[in-house]
Amino acid sequence: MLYLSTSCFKSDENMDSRTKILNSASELFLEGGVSALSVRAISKRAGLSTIGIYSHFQGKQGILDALYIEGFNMVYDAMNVEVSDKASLKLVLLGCERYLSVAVDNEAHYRLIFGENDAAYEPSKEARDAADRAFAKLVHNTGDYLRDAGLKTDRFVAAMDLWAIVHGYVSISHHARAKQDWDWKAMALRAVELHMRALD
Amino acid sequence: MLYLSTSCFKSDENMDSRTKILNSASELFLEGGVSALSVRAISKRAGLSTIGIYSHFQGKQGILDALYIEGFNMVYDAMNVEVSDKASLKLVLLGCERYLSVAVDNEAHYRLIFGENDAAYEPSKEARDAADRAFAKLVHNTGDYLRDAGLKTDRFVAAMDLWAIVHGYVSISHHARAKQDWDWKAMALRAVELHMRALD
DNA sequence: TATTATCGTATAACAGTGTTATATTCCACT
DNA sequence: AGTGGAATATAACACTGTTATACGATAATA
Repeated sequence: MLYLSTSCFKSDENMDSRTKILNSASELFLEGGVSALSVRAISKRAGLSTIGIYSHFQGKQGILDALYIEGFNMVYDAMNVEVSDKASLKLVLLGCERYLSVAVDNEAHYRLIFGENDAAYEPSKEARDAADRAFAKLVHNTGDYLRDAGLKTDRFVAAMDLWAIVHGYVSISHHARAKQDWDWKAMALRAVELHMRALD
Repeated sequence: MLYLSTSCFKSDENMDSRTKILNSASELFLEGGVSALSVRAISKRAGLSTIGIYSHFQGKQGILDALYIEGFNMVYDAMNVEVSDKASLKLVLLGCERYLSVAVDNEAHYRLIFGENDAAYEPSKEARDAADRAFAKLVHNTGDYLRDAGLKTDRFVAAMDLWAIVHGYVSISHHARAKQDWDWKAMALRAVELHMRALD
């Protein structure tokens, strides 16, 4: 512990610039989406030189990776709910509702993790792992429901249906032609429940 | 007719450069998606100067607009099917199947029209109209089915469910983490049929 | 303690992007 | 033939991501 503390402190000193950069990136990202994320803008707001983004991260790829992971972790956390009730449909629906909240409240993150970004960006292994973790969580939740309800539909298939509906609604609501005054969350949740009850 | 022919010919002469640009843009777009679409690359392939893209189109925005409209027109055409059979579910399913084919065969167009592109692009009024036309077609088809089946679900709601499922599957299949060897079309069609039959 | 090495940082540059101001060519019409 | 106007080319501007070089401070070593 104490042996490591020195090197930890050294890491923390470096972290200072690291977190400064990451915070600046997050702010710009939330303000103006991925198009507002330029290396110079990030470094300017962080009060550092552009080179810091290449020493602390792997350039812009590293910044996008960090935000990508953050986004998928939010999706994971949204679905990582425990319900005392034994009826697992509630678990699934609550997970979807929280998923939808994340997508609405963090539109920039959501757009980033679902490919609506700079075409040059390719998620790293760590980022892909975060994505897989989130999907595995959804499959797990769905599997619980199917088992409790005594349904024989494959849980991967059911989970894909679920994700397609929820993500489909989110993606359409993000589209330029989407009516802004619709209650997309309610629409999506109704569709999910209808679909879940139709499984056999 | 003949009166217009002269101006038409003049238009055609202009069209030469216009179509040359558009063809070059389409080629590059199909080859490498939106990231391969640079003003200089387009003009180079067209054998013209960059300025032509600003005189014939409104810069890159105009190029993207043309491809956006092309994309939504393909979606519209996909759903614009006539079925002799009175059972309109076939109409809906066939429309979805053709929609899915368009999305699979023209991934670049599909990504463009659904926001997975350069964040700077904002579709023009003409482009937005093309999008609205496609959605209206889907609502129309869905409405036919609901009427024939004697269902009282709102046709906008049903159409949104339909679109969310189909687009959701397409979007997920385009995602970096999507398994490449899955039959996404079959998955989506099964989900659509299941969902349609669950409506009341 | 003095020196060396290393790491983080800044400056400046390179190659690319969309866009546009200026200049030039070319063609149609009077 | 000459003039007007449209299409084009050249070059530049402001921006992007990235990197080579140089500088400085801090840590480890002789």
